[in-house]
Amino acid sequence: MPRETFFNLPEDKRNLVISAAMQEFSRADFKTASVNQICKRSNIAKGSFYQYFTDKLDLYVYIMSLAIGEKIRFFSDALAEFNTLTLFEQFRLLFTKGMEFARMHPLYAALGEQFSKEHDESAKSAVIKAGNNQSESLFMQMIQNARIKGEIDSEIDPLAFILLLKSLNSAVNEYMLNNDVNVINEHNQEELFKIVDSLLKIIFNGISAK
Amino acid sequence: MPRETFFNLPEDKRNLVISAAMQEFSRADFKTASVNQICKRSNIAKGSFYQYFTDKLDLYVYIMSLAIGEKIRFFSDALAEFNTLTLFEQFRLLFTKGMEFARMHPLYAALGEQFSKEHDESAKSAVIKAGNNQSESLFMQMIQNARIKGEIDSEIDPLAFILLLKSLNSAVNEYMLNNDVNVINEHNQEELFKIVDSLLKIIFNGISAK
DNA sequence: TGACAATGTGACCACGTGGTCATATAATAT
DNA sequence: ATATTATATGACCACGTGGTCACATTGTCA
Repeated sequence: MPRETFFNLPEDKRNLVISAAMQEFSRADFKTASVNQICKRSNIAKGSFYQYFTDKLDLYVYIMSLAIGEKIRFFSDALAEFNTLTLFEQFRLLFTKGMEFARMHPLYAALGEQFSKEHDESAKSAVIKAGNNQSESLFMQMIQNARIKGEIDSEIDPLAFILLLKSLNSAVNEYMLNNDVNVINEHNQEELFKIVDSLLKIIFNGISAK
Repeated sequence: MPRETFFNLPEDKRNLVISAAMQEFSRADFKTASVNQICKRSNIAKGSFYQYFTDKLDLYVYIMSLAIGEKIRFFSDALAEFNTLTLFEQFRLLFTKGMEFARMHPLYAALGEQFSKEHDESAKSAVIKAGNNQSESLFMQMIQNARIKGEIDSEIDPLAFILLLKSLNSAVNEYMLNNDVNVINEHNQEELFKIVDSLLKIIFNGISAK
């Protein structure tokens, strides 16, 4: 965690540092990301940086925990009405919410995508320890519930299903990031929703001719 | 392409350089990968390296094209008998062949996985220009054929389907790399085949209760 | 005002990087 | 044996890195 000095900073300055760090960590992986660049971009001296944070990892974990928190807050509304929805609707909501999140917070989404590719094991485990892994358990819970309600075939391997969902989630994320999400328009949006529906249709009904 | 000097090298030495480069490029992305390390590991001087290759990118593209070539050669047998198989069997063969490839050539598989995460645009486009993109077009062809044969629902969006297959392929790859493929045993193998079958079953029949 | 603590600063360090080049060695041809 | 060409070498360069530290500046009490 950042030192007290950092939290004593005027809000503007603190946010500037956070924003610069997010830009940097969404641009490059942990090793490549540059403390010097973060300092330059937020107009603080190198020495100040190391007064706020013990080291680069300290900042990295902090930034990631901020992003995770934001995402959880963003999804919590959707999760509230989950009980009233079918599994199909639940996943549809989850995907569309995910797309909305990526559109509204492209920086956070880029951070997540960057993290999923992170090589540095110490950085990875430090972030995970700081609180993650909730998406997998959420998926698992959804599947269990749907099973009880008799919505899905009992022969489906839940692990395979989760593997499929996770890889899809990452693919959609990447797609959103590569096709500049900021210039998204109604036409793009329509198209994206169509793809999501197509995907979900495949997942629920399969591709076999009836 | 490497200079003539490189191809004049005795085979042992040349292979040592190639092997060292593959190790390095499978370990780290283009920017992080170290020419110094490659030199050390293959017992050649820095100066020699730059007599063999114009720069790091030159070596990178060469190594990747070797890996791509190896993979194509490996798959060509499977592709030959494609006409006699159903789409399900085709994909099953493709996945199992992919797993076999990753098991037999973990270094090549790691290179591919590393490349799929590559950030450096110049490195990426240089490799692609050197001949890639065949997997996507292969998938597309398979789907078209199956459509004609009436094996898949005509309402399936081929693009969504390909997105799904590509993300799955990458997920399986990653899974194989993380769970040390070298110590694979019959038990693991059995389990992997089961997961692949589960995945394909979902894709073909969907998860909905019948 | 003076004393003391908190915070800001950037020159500096050791290190690793990709790439260069003058020089040494080996191989070949005359 | 001599001249010429191909190859091997590692010290060296400029640069960017994460991190340190002696010192300057500011804020806060008495």
